[in-house]
Amino acid sequence: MSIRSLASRLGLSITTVSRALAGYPDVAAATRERVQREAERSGYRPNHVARRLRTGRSGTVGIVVPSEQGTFDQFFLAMLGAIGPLLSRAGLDLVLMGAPPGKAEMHAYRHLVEHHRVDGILLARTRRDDPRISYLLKHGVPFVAHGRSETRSSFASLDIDGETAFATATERLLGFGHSQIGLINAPEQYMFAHHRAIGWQRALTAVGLPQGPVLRGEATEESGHRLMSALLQSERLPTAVLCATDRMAVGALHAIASAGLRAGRDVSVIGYDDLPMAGYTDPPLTTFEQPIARMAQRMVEMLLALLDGADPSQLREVWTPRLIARQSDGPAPKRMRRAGKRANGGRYVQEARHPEWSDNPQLHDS
Amino acid sequence: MSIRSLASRLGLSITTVSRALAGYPDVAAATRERVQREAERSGYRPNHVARRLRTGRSGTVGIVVPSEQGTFDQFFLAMLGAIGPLLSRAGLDLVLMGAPPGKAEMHAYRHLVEHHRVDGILLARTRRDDPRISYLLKHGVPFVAHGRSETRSSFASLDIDGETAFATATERLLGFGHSQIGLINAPEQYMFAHHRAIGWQRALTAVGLPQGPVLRGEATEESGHRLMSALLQSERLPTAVLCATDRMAVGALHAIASAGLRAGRDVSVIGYDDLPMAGYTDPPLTTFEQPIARMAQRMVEMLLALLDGADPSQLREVWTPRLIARQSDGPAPKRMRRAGKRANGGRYVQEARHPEWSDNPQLHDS
DNA sequence: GGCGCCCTCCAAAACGTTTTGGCTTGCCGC
DNA sequence: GCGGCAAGCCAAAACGTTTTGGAGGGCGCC
Repeated sequence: MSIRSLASRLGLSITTVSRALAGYPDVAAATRERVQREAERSGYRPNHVARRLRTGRSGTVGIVVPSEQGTFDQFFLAMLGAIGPLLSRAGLDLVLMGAPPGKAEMHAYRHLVEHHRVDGILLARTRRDDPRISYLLKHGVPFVAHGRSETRSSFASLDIDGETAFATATERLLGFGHSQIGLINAPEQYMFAHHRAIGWQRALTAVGLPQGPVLRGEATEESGHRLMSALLQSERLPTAVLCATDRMAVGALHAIASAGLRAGRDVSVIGYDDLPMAGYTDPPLTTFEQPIARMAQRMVEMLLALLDGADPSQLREVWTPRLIARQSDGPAPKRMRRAGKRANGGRYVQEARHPEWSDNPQLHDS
Repeated sequence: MSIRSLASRLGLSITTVSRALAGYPDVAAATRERVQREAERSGYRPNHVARRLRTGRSGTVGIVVPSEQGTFDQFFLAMLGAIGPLLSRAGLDLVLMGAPPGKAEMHAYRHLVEHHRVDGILLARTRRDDPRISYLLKHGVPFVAHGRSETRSSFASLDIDGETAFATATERLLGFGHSQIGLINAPEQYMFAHHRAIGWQRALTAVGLPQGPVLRGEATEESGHRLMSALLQSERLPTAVLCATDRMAVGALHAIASAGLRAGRDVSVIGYDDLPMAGYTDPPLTTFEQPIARMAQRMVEMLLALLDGADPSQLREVWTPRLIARQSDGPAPKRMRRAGKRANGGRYVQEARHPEWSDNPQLHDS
């Protein structure tokens, strides 16, 4: 069912049919009616490929998902699930490429842009120094990033203020009387991990405390487990730990439990992402919301604006994070252990914040 | 950089350049060399859209992900993450559409095929009566399904034998001395849920036991939690429960814990999917492997074969499941059963099935 | 009655490929 | 010297659209 056969069936020219369908004003109302009815009746569907060739726009947006073998970034994929429907509602297709971070990744981006496969690109998991961003900027490809970067030039982006998030989380723990607050971070080349580390640090120095211990690893349960175990055996066992992601937090909770300690009481844990299962860990995880649907929505809007010629530098948003309090954090253990149990109702005296804890022998037997 | 400018730059015809690049034998080796070098040098990339228009093949495969708002099917998305790279390695693009199950979903499929957007389709989460499948069959679109269906005609599919899986799981629990084995199932319109239910039932009737209680709900943590809670309060509390998915199992474990019972001891739980976090629940979840990467690999291979003209009815595989034993299941609680432990070699006496257990005070204080 | 204008429609070009069906040229064999 | 053949190249058509630049006719106005 090409436009040609439709036209001949109607005894009209291709031009007229095309214009009738596209709603141009230079076709008589009666004719348009007739064309539309026949198109409907015969199930005519314009061939998108031909249309694209002619118009020069591919009608698709691309996204490259980092696929380290075996393990896939849940957050990333959830985002994808939200983006897909939004784009198709806007009449755009989403083409997906997978590539392990690194060389193949850049290759995927080049593929997408140099083969004219996409009109625009969505990009996530920004890094501090992000070659993908410089590449896209250089080639003038419209794109919107989830997360900021340290590139000089500006680009459309949507981010959640991870720095404030982890500053807030740290203050919350300080309010609970913790004074030794560790950080289990994802690789800090990632902007989100970097920001979260900064927030944590900022909140600590604001009250004159030194940094607690910080450990880094992949954002997986396994890694969270391993790092937390290490922490539990080290001399620097903190009473609270911030985990850069929920997956790491899940591993950490498990490590705490298998060390015979009670998460949320002996050791507080706060995560980030509010994965569906975060409400079902033991204890349920205090964490930060990821308003995936809302972010996807906004990113798509931004991209559409960009494709419409909007100025990228006007399209930069940083949203404020929202903490979801559950039971994996709470008052610092009274005298560091021993007395155990609850402290004085959530308020803690100054001394509680002093860092002699690292000399505390009781911490070693964990 | 079109083929035209490349040709004129070389002083050759478009035809020759095209054929040189495509490796046809009717172009002199020297010329081919020259063309390739110049193409390389000038960064020529054939325009995919034009190529597609001409060849009539879109070079992409489509997949429609069911996107119930807010919550996304992790398994589905993980699959996607695995499929993407494989396809691009084969030179195919993956276009993704999202649609809530139901009317919009069919619309998405029609969009994909009627706009000539895709050469083939991957389809997951098959249902017992699956309109998507009949539609694709009717239109002769090559596709491979993850999961079987109850359609008359046959199509390319890859499935894991969920029936055997849950039969195995049930036998395992019987071997542990359980005789009241419940099922928390996903909606049984889904083929996978249906199969699992059958397996469970089969194993029970094989030893002459009646069905335990079966509850149904969405495959989410919340739903698993709710159903398990209901079960715990009902008169038909079983000592073991099969959950159709890990997400449901996570919810169930949580419900058990908050009822003051110990999962794996008071109530055994077995899930399905081996989500990354399954090793980190409390207790770690006994479940069935989902060899996502291997399945994705095979499905892509099948699709490629199909696009090459293979006969769909030759492409049907059912793999055998593999159980991953952890600690969420174990011997039936002692006095729950009286005769306890293993019975007479897999056979159970009638009395063991009587529901006096519900009078057991230990169960009520939950 | 002629001019110009609007309304409706259309032929043809263009998008960038691939492929069909040649056309030269040179060489070999007789 | 000529027919035949292979090697190497190419012009043009085709894929299905959109868009440009009109064409034709009717009508109002002077």
